[in-house]
Amino acid sequence: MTHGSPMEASLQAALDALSDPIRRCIVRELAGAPDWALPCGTFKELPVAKSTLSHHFTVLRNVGLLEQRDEGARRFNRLRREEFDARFPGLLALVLSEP
Amino acid sequence: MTHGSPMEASLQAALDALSDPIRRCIVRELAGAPDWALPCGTFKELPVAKSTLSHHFTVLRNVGLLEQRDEGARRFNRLRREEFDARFPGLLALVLSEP
DNA sequence: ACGAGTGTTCGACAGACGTCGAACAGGGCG
DNA sequence: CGCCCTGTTCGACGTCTGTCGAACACTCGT
Repeated sequence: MTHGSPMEASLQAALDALSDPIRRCIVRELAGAPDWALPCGTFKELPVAKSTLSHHFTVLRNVGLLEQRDEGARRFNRLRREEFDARFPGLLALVLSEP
Repeated sequence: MTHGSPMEASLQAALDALSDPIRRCIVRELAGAPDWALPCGTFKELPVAKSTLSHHFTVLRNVGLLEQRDEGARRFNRLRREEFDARFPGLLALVLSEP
C-alpha cells in the first residue's frame, strides 16, 4: 500500500482520477464525514463490485487524495483536503459542490 | 456547428474534456493569444492528424470552452474564459498553470 | 474555371480502463 | 480451531474514445 503525494502528482493524474463518477462519489462521501471515520466497506451502496471499489481506492491513494490506515481488519480513510487543495486549488471544491 | 453553454455543462463533461492532454494544449495556446486570433490550422504542430484535431475542437466547443466563428475559409477560435470560470471556478486556471 | 488551402465527416482500428468473479490473505470472535 | 468479515490480487472481458486516412464541402487566388 503505497501513498502518493499530492505535490508530486501531475494535473493529468488528478484529472484522470477525478473524471470517474464513482471516484467522485467516494470523495464526496469522505468529505461529509470526519477524518478516519469511514472504512472501505462503508461504500457498499455504490453499484460496483468490491474488487472494483478496491481499484478506485488505489487510484485515489496514488494521486494523493486519500490517506489510508489499517486498524485491525478494516482500512480507514482520510481525505487529504489541505494538501490536495494546495497543489490543485479549487479542484476539490469543484467535486464537492457536485450534487 | 453547435455551441454548448458552460452553464449547462456537467462537471463530468468538463473533466472529460480537459483530461485529454492535446485538448489542454489547445486551451493553453488559445489562452496565450488574443481572442479570435487563431484559426484551427494554427495547431498543426500538435502530433495528431487534422481529423483528430477537428474532433478535439468539437469536444471543447460542446463543453462551452470554445467559441468558433467562420471567416472565409478559416474557422477562428476564442476561449470563453469568464463564462467557463464562472461555472467551474479555478478549473481553467489549473490548466493554464500547467507547463 | 481551376487548383490550393482549410476544415468536417465517415468508417475502421487499437489501446486504455472500468468492470467482474474467483481466489487469496489476514483479523477477530465463537 | 473454524468461521465470518474485510480487503487485495489476478486474469479476462467489453466498452469507450483517441487515432488515422480517405473522401467531401467550401473559400479564395490566380
